[in-house]
Amino acid sequence: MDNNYLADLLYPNIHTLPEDMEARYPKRQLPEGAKVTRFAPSPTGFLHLGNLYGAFTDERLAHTSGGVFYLRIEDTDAKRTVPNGVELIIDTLAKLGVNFDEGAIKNGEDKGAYGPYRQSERAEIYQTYAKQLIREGKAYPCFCTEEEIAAMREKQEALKLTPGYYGEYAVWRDAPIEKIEEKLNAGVPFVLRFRSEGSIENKMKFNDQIKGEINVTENDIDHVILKSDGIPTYHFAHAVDDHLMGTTHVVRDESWLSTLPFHIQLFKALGFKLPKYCHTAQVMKLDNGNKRKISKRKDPEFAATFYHEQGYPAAVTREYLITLLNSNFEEWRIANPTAPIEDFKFTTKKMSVSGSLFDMDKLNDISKNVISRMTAEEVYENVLAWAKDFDADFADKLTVDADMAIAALSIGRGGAKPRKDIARWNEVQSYMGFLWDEYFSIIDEIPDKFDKADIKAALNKYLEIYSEEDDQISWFDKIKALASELGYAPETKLYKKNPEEYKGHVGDISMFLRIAVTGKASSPDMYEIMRILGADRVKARITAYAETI
RNA sequence: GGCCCGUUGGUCAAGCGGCUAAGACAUCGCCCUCUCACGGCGAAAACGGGAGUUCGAUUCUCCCACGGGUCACCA
Repeated sequence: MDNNYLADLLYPNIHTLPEDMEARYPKRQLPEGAKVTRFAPSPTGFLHLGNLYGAFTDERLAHTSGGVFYLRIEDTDAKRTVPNGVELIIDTLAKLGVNFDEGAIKNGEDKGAYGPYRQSERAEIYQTYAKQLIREGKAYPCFCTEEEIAAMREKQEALKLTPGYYGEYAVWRDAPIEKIEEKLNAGVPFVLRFRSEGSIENKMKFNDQIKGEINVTENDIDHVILKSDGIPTYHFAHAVDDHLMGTTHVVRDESWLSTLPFHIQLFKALGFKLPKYCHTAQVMKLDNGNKRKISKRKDPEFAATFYHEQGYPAAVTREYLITLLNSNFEEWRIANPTAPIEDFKFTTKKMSVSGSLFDMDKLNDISKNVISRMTAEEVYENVLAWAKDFDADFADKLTVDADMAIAALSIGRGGAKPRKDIARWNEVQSYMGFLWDEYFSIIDEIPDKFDKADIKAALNKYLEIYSEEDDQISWFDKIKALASELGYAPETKLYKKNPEEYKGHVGDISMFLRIAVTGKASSPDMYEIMRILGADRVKARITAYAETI
């Protein structure tokens, strides 16, 4: 068969040659060791933790080596593409502190010399290489319908054979040109298949940057490389794009391991140099006691936007994912609590080979630490920004009473042992909502073991002795005196030594006041809170509460 | 089912032929303490199983079990 004739027959509108493409996309001039990586998602309108895991790896690999990190949009499947998918990807990553050097940007535009960066706009490029493969006898058209393929598959499964388009099942592999022309003239759509010369008898070793040495078997299936609409499948686009765009390191999750042999084959057939591969472990979730790869459909809590909605600071998601990514990050972070994350020496050598379960406790811990290092003003700005999107009423209150909010957020902040109350911005309202009369309510109750008369007496006497002028020491001395007067130990230690001598201790008296003033049995420093609330509101709350006893 | 990958405490994990098998989170106890949070001290908690190689295996090899992934004109 005349392959040149067939090539022109199939793709008559393609007049470019691989050489033209090579000239259009010259090799990148980068320093020795510089890595070129890409984040290549489908614009499905959803980014999950697994995507971020890969994106962070890509970003660190490129930027710690003086390389390039770019965004390529894999929108070859029109069915899965959503209108603002690209914008969502860019915005989400930008919020998390991940920025691209080149690639797709908003409004359908590109930045960089290796575009277009949307695969849907690269049809001519793919077809140029595909046409060359046809000329070389390495690809051929297949006119099977979906039904025929499905029937073939069923038959193979019934015979317990490996399903797929190969061997005797590759019915169009050696079809005569007349038959092809006949279908073509009848307007029957076709896909272009790669002519595999591989055999499953051939095993080989492959070195993955993360997994190390792995065993692979040659591919013997004639996979589709161009779909009937002339748009490539992932595999073909991967080979062509990563070659032309100069990708040195392909980071993707380990589910791609199974198609790696096919990719190796494609690169070879196209005469491309194989990039390094980094197959990452997957982030898992526990589902009914079983580990499972997280899924975009079933697990909304793994949407990248979920953490934003919950009010986790952007840096936290990144920090957490890097603890999963590089096992020595945590120790580095303990040694360098305030260093920018960029200073950490990221390496694929330290990447985990097995999938890890997402741990919300750990995320919360990291978040508390990150937030505890912020100034009150920073916390305020963050909470306000979050509330504007998710709690408008709280945002209004924060805006009106900014000074009060910042003062409250300052309690126990700074210094070597800062408070760590807040893990997410959506907790702040309940943490300090009592500052506003509209949010204030009595939530906790005083245990029944305390005598009602004592409680009432304590509250009323406190009203008499409370003075805004007191410093913290004299303020507390007054409470101690009050405790003694009512038969409560003025020191906790005294009570512990001889509990039978007292009705309770100064801590209990404080609790009465705390519940009256904040509505809760636990709160940050009471002295500070009373000062922030002001004498009038403190007294009003105590008076009101005393009446309910 | 075929093929591929994985398996150290509840979770994340160090380890890379000889260790009382790190550390972090979570849990529990004690201390500090007006509550809480912080902090300090401590406890409990692990090499999936079986062969082999070796003077010696968590570490190397094989088998098994279990877990995961993948078998599309989806990526």
